[in-house]
Amino acid sequence: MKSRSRRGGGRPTIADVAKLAGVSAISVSRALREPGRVSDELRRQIEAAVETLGYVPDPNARALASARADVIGVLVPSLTNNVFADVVRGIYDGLGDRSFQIQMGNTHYSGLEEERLLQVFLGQRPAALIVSGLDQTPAACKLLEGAGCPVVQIMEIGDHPVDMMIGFSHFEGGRVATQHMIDRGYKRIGFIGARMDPRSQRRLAGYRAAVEAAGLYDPRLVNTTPAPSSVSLGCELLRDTLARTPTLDAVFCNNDDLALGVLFECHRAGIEVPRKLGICGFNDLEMMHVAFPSVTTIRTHRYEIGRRAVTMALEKLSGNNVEPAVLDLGFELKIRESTAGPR
Amino acid sequence: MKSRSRRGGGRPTIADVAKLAGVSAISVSRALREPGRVSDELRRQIEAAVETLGYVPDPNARALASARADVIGVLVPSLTNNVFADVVRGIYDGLGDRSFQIQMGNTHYSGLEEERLLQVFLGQRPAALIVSGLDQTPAACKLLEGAGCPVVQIMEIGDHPVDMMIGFSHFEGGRVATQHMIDRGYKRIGFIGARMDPRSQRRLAGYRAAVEAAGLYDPRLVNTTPAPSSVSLGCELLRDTLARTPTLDAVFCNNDDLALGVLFECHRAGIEVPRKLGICGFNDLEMMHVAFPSVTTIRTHRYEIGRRAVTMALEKLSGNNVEPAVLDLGFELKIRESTAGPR
DNA sequence: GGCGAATGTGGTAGCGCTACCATCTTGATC
DNA sequence: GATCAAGATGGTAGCGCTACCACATTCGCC
Repeated sequence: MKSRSRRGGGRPTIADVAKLAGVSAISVSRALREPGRVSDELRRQIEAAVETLGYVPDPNARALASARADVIGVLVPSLTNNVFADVVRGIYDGLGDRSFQIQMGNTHYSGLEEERLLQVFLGQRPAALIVSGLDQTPAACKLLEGAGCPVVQIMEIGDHPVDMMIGFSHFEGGRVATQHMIDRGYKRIGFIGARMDPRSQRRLAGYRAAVEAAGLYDPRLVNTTPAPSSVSLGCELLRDTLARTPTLDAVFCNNDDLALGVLFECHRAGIEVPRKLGICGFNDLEMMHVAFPSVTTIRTHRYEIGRRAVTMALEKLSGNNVEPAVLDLGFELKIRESTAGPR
Repeated sequence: MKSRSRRGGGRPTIADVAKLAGVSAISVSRALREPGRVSDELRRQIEAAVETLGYVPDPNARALASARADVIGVLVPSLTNNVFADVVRGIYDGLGDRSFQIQMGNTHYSGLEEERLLQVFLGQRPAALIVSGLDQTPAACKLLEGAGCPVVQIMEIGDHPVDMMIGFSHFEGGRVATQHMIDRGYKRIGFIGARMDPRSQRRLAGYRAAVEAAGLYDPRLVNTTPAPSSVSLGCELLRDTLARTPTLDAVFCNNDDLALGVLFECHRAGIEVPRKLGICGFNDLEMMHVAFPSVTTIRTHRYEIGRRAVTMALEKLSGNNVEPAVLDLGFELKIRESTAGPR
């Protein structure tokens, strides 16, 4: 009665299971982690003992002994954002019933905060890391490279993954959306953007490439703010842009929140959509196809990005090579009523 | 050179810090956890050693030795939901710079899944637990009562908290919203609801109490579905309800997603809001006040619920008694254009 | 039939940290 | 000046698990 459960609170340990099953502790450990490596009989005995005792392995002891925690660290720039909510949902679903824990960190779009969180996360020796974007600071890159675990950069694609990457081209998304409005005959196509994180910047670059190629570029039509995105901000940005350039006949909105705000503002101001003003959003939130009029937008595969980021990481973790290391999930232009064309 | 960092990967340990600072390991441990209990000089020496070595405590070893992990388990019924996204944001912010980890679990509105996750979470001996609602299964209640850590039930209030509670009355919210529409002169007020989890049920009960008291109750005006809520579902439910009861002159929507769908459907069908149809939502998502027309709704303090749930838990964790154990954060009726009254 | 490989199992020794108790100092109290 | 309390520090012994190596057994193969 000396050593028995003095501090641990009396939960059954692996030693209790081993004693009951009449085997050694290490065999119990193996039977639980790699069932294929013990004999069927041993496994059955151990499973029975686990059942009767209600044994639950202690993840902390496991992590300490194996120097590796069953934790997947996830770094997102925002928790407010609908976009990342979908990604996170995909991540949880991608786990299936694998017994990993998600450890989420919110970088608030700050490289320094990302570094800090990365350091905290690495302190736990995570099984894998999922980070957003590809604009990590040099210090963060070093940390990721030395992480000693699979790393997946999500939401974007580029040529130099730290390890693996899954996402799509924001530049192309911006370009395709803008080109669509050009094709529909809009001439004075504006850009409305909030937050202007690196991905927003690349969408803007895509917009600019398209309007410049068509000879329609006018810097006065670009209206951005570092403020976080919201529907009401969409209203404000439209009012502001129209005040400066009343000839505006279409807007490419950096995301669907802004597009919705623009739509509401048009209703309020009596601006006819799509005849007087074309609207195109980005992301394809669920509501865009039932809005009135329905809103053209770029559908991005956010859920799928999260889900597959996890499966890629787990695949690599189990020793298999993951090809390709950079996975482009693309996007779809969803053409709807809001860009039917000017009068 | 035998025992030194054989498995640990070469990270500095508390022993390395102790050696460098010329003190014992336990003093380092104390200096880090309870700085007030060591002398200033000792603390300075240790801090310097920590700095030079870049020492980061191993949370797993700490959890194992102390039988308590710096983890707060959070159980939410959905990750898709805007409502819980705000709560989660509040939870993260409530943490401030306290070094706790959030461990999130998604119950998918299932009591059984909640039990399972609770068991997994308790396996880590969390520092605190935050769970949604007050309709836990009896087994889940047992687990919570025996958790040996602070427990906060969020989103709702009731008379029998497991430990602590923070939220508001959904019944009252439903009643007040409905009463408002009655006061504005609407006579055929419908209820549209999706998912119909316990909180939705109580909002419905509040609706019913109000219309019954006014002698306006008609079961044909209540249209609910177990399907998950969405904007497009709001469109469908309105169409369906109008087909069944064309005299409908107002709807109380179970949440803002549905309300937005109803609004869009009205635009599409040419139904004048608020004259032909009054609309009231629930939650006050950001977009509701800029929608056209702006939508009356019940503002709920979701962010604040998350934030204060954490502070309550941490307060109790540090030994202080938390009064009151049941905290009603209330709600606000935000009166806007969509319920200005019938013609 | 002997050899190495493959397979299954167990013993030992920690992983890095903290609970617990012991010890030592200091200052206050009578 | 002896006694005690309070505060500061250290030593020891694990927390529950797994890495590593050792050992036993079986099997295939020339």
